[in-house]
Parts: sequence; C-alpha cells; structure tokens
Amino acid sequence: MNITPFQQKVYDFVQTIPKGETATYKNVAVGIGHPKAYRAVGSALNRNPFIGRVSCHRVIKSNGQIGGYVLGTNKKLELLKKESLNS
DNA sequence: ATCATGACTAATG
DNA sequence: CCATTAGCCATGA
Repeated sequence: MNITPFQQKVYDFVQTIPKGETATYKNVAVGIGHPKAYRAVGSALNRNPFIGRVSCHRVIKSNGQIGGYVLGTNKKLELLKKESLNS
C-alpha cells in the first residue's frame, strides 16, 4: 500500500506537533501547504496506515471540539489531557 | 475519468 | 446554541 505524498506530509506534520500541544485539521492543512485540504487531512488520518505510531490524537477540529478517533474519541481526549498536564 | 464518502470549516438563520 | 448549506480536497471503487 503505497502512501501518497499528501499523507506523508500530514503524518510528518502531525508528528512534529510538540507534546502537550494540539493542532487543528486546518492548521495541519496549512502547515503542509494545502490550506484548503483540511477535508483530505481528516481522510488521510482516518486511513492513517501508521495508526498507533503517528500522534493523530493531537489533531482536533478548529472550533476546539474533538474530531474523531479510530480508538474512540474518549481515548483521544484522555491522551490529550494527560499530555497536556505534565510537559 | 467519474461518483460517493469523510476524523472538516465557515457562514447563515 | 443548534441546524442547515455550500465549499474544497484526497482517496477508493
């Protein structure tokens, strides 16, 4: 399963997010050079082949709401909470 | 090449 | 604050 450059950029950017910090899908899209591809970003993470490797849980919606998570939004929230506490 | 789908966003009522 | 509409993009069939 060859991943596309787009996904590669997304995963790379997500892994760049410092611990305890969160980025929105739009922010990621802009960061990778696709300010209008926030939709594709979500899709890429959804199809994230590195599930469990990439910190996809640090990506949330622009309105501050938790987007989704393959392992469960609650899990995502917990992880963010923990990472957000201690540095 | 075309259609349908989705972890989205912004604007409007 | 909640619901609806329109816009935009990459992916898979």
